[in-house]
This record gives sequence, structure tokens and C-alpha cells, in this order.
Amino acid sequence: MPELPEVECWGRRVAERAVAGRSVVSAWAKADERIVIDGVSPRKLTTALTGRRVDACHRRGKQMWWTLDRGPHPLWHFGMTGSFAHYREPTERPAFAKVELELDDGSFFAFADPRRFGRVKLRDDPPNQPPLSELGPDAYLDLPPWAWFIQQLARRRTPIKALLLNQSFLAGVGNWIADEVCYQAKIAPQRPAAELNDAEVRALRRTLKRVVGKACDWEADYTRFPRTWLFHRRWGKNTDALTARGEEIDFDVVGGRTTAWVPKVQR
DNA sequence: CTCAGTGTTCAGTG
DNA sequence: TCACTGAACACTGA
Repeated sequence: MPELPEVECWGRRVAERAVAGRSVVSAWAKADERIVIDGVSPRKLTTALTGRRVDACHRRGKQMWWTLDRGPHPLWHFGMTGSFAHYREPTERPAFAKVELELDDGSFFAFADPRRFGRVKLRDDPPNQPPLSELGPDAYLDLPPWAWFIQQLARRRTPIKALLLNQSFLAGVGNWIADEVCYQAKIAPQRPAAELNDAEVRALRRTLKRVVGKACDWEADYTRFPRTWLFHRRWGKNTDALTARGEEIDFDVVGGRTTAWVPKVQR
């Protein structure tokens, strides 16, 4: 479930440890894959990467990009099921590998995706071109002050959950984080954003900071998330689902996504 | 066999 | 022009 913490921990940090400061000896990309779009053929991608040194690995929201010693620079998006892998032997290549790099220390780095929502793009100036330039502030690195939230929410009629999912508003929040934050902040997800009062907006902002911050501190290791988090109970749409405190969980569609929420707690 | 799903994009509506 | 909604995308696993 790649939302901001998963992309940060299983994506950017993994890539930084594996490839930052290293050079790409050879590159392979699966032919005829939609993973490589925007006019970037597998050939163009491998050409752009071969022989390059990776200077840094970045992330904003759920988008990642690498700065190479020479452009264009690759952008990576996990979609629903993408992942990175770093390994010593070609035999350890993950199933569904779409791109594989051989590095100058003899190791291998792969981008894999069992489905086809993951994407790799090439950009000359990533931060100043779409999709990065269209993103709102990063929910982890650049979480705006509560005054900004109050100002922004005041002119939005959309359900607060739908707004949290809007990447041009705030980058990185996905379905489970949106539900978790609404639950912990005690706000019903379908409430129009503009109807939240100042205290609720502040609670929302504070909760967002805590949930995203803790998830990243814990390396997006779900087993370390507190028992009381809705996260552990929200999967599977079980109509008998209860929170750790014994509260009934309802499932509705808000912002076009399945939404787990607790009517007894969220107003 | 059917169906829901972690995300994004795009056409269409008001 | 803008805010917003809902379908489509592709595939796996329950």
C-alpha cells in the first residue's frame, strides 16, 4: 500500500542506500510496457541511465526522482503495487521486474510492479516540470502550519477526506492515511472541508503530522503501528469490524474510495 | 467466477 | 476557468 511512508521507507531510503553515489553499469527495461510512458521507450530509459552516476534520491508525496550526473533524470511512481529491490545475484530478481540496473559495486537494483499502474518518466528538470510541479506541499517534509489549513479548507466544499486525497492540495496522503487521520482527529470523512471549525482543523493538522511522522519513524513497518490505529482493522470491509476499543466500523464510499470510519467517534 | 483494491488521470458536469 | 465526480486503467488474490 504505497502511500507516503511506504514510498519514503521502502522506496526513497532503499534507493538512497543502494544507488546514491554509485554508477549504472548497464540497464534493462521490459519491452512493451506502459510503465514507461510520455514518449519514453524502454530504449530511451536504458540509454538515459547507462553510465550515469546517481547523485541523490528524492521524494515528494508519492513521487520519487533521482538526480543523475547528467540529465534527463528518472522519476519513479509505485502506483498501487510497485516496489524496489536491491540484491547481489541476478537470480534474486523479483517477479514482475520492469527495470533492472547493474551497479558499479556488482549489485543489482530493480523496479518491479505486478500490475501496471507504476510509472517511470524522464525529466530534464524534475522539480519544475509535471508531475512534481503540480503537487501540493509534502505532508512529511513540508507540512504547512495550521493557519494555512484553515485558509485552504475555508474555500473547499469537497468532503474533507477527498481533499486529503487530492495530491495537488497536499502530497502523499492516500486512502489509509486519510481514514486514519479522520478517525484519530474525530472528524467524519464526508464532512465538507469548509465546515470544519478551527479546533477541528488544528486537530486534523496535528494528527496528520503524528500519523505520517510515526509511520516514517517506524519504517512503515505495520507491526509497529499502535494497536489502537484504525489501520489494523480497516482491511477486508468486514461488516462486523470493531476498533481496538470495541467501536463499530462502517464502510462507505467517500471521495470515490472505500472509507472506513467510526460514526460513534467521528463527527 | 466475481469482485474489491493500496493510485492517478481524464472526460464530463455544474 | 475552476472545483469536483466518477469511470477507466490492469492485475492479483480472496
